Amino acid sequence: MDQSATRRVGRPPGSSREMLQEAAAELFLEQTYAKTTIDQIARRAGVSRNTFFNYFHAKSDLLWVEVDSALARLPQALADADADADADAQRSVTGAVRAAVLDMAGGLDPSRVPWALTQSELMGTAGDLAESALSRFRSAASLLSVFVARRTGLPADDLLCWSFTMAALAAAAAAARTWAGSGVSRGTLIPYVDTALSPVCAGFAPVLDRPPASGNIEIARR
Amino acid sequence: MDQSATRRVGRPPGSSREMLQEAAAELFLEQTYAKTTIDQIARRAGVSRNTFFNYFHAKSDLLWVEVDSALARLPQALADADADADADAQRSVTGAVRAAVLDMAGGLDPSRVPWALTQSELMGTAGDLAESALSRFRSAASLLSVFVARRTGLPADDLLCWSFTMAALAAAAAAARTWAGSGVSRGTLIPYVDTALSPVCAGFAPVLDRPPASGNIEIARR
DNA sequence: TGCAATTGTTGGACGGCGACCATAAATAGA
DNA sequence: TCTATTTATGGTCGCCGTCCAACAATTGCA
Repeated sequence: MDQSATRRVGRPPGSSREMLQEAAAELFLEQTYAKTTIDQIARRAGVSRNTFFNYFHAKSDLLWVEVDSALARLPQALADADADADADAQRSVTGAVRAAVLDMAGGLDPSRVPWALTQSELMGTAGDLAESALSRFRSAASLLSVFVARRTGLPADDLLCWSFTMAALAAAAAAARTWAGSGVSRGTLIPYVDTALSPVCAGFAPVLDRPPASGNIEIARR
Repeated sequence: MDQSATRRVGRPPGSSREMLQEAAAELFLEQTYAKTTIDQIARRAGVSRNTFFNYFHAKSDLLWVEVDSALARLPQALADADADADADAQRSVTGAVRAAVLDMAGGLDPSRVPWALTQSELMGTAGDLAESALSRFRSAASLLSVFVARRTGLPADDLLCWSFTMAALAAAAAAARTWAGSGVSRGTLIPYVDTALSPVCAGFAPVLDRPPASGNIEIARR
């Protein structure tokens, strides 16, 4: 698991990853994302086209570097929510999800807005942009839904679990969209996500949260 | 506007569209969607590859024919909701959206489940499948959001409008997913969408619906 | 009957993405 | 020095979606 210091065998990697990101950022500004080819990015970064695929699975990954690092916090945020729940048993499921998503939102730097959000506004549907977006949405949704299912005791494929997690993430995505569109005066993402997500949690709380003061562990099968 | 009977100039089209749909359906069953090429579909339908693009903009359009016809009902459903609202002034915005989305759900035949829903379950991320899915989501969301904005008086790009519409559609999508996965015993989509959508509407009702019994038309700017 | 206009169909070619494979370079340890 | 391991590179492949220049079929008009 520990592969931080020791792991110096084989050819050392070049400084390619950052070079590729910088080159891509320049090209996305000069021309748009759609009319930027992988060849151009790799050539400007001084590496081969195939080397690009050693660092990014697809061209669209370059749009989501900030989002991916924020999404990486989700498992830990959920684990923290679990720990808090152990100490504070009456914490609700919807509240835990809300806290985790807000924690995720805190991982986005207001000065480093992901390319995915700016470029999607600029040009309607950039093809693989949509695909990559839904890919992130899916992974986050599957993580959240298993958390919700375990907390509520509902089966993993229950309709309420899925509708809640997808609605919550969709609201968060809408918040991120308007946040990215709010010029330079935008602050943190957190208040945006908060106002978008709170109604969703409030709506699902009556049907998902177990009665707080009751020791009855029975789960209401819909 | 009336182009039903008269309009026979030029070479008449072949029976290609249905042939292409049938050929695609066969091939999607034999092999999956991902490993079916446009060449195969066109060849089995007896037409050329380019003819395929005369009837469908992309290969993924074949997955959404049923969904597209259901989505086509959305503008009319929203207009009906407006008409109902004129007669029944205290009808809420969230209620109108709920009615429109349920009307849309009624347009899906339980015996003709869209390929998009079955194939997406089968294989994780089929690439352009995700793209096409988000495309549908976007068009529906933009329609719904302008409706919500007009009804509430909020600006068109207001965060609450967008978060509500996206959350509602995400819940509906989750419902369609589990509906498609519920074997042959599934009935109509409507109850699925109802249980998934109701909490979302309930959560946003306090912040979107104008106070019913009050003559005060002022809109609360967030 | 012949001629244009319109519309559908076809072939060919192109650029681009992403996957694959074999091979060369660079480094650590034996 | 040799070997194992990891990164970098070149080349090829199938496919998608776009474009263009023809060709075919039908209608309307002269």
